[in-house]
Amino acid sequence: MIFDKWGYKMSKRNTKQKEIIINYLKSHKNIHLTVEEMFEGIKTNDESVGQTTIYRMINYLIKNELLIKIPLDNKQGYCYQYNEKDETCNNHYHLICESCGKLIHFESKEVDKIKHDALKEESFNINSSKIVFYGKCKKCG
Amino acid sequence: MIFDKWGYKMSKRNTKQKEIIINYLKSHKNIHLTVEEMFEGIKTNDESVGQTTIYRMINYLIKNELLIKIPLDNKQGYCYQYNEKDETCNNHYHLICESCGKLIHFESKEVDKIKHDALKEESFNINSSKIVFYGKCKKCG
DNA sequence: ATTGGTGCAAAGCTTTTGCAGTAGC
DNA sequence: GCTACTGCAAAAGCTTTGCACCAAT
Repeated sequence: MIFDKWGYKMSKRNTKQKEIIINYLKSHKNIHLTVEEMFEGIKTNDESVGQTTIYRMINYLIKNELLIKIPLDNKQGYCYQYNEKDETCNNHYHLICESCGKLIHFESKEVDKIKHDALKEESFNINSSKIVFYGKCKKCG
Repeated sequence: MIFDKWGYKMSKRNTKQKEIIINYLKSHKNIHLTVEEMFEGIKTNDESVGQTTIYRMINYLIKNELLIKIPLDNKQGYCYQYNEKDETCNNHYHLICESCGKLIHFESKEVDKIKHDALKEESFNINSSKIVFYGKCKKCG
């Protein structure tokens, strides 16, 4: 088995592009990212990485269980969530305003409790979550 | 609010095609189905339904929280899982096993607390929620 | 020097949309 | 009769692949 410098299997060479992508993801842990957001976020890092490479890295990281694919319900495509090993769950979720479309990221410890209950009552180990609340934001209230 | 004969909102007419699709799904509960499998399964029922209609029904059922979209990790596309609403859907969420696809319905008062926090901290009024946890069930551990 | 990795452009799939016809109410 | 629903074909959207070039070891 071959490991790269990040300790992930299946990669042989450590390239600039791979480093840029992993750095980007490391600074965007535990949040939902669309492929487009990755493109944009990485592009502004003044180094450019082709989208093919990003797609290839996504699949490589999914195989290595560092990236999780989450479906978007209202349209085709996915978002992805990066989390390093042993940081299996997060406490983050989304509030989406049905009027203006504003998306609010939100943290809560309640999610940890749900996670705990799931393990206790159903012996279920949660890796990732998709939690979206729809409603009205402050402004549109 | 308008309800169709299955009690789902947002549909006005009860067509033959819709009935065929829902009958098919009712006899394939809680398992993973690709769109292609649905096409094939429904086609062999000797009645034909266009793929556009199936796609439209899929999105309609997702909105009604009767169908859940699950990503395929090794290629693009999804599988879908049909499950009927339980009586109390306000504080309920889903656990989906990433290995075997088992879907577990779960109840929790924590969801109410999250709603309360969202209102308190962000002045956000939650109307509806979509909560799915992905992980490994007891058996697939 | 070898060959894995990259990036462009093209191909390949999957899903959505436009529109005319059909069928529920 | 009105208009929501259907289904074909076309369009759109997302992801993968072929291939020539580049760069890590």
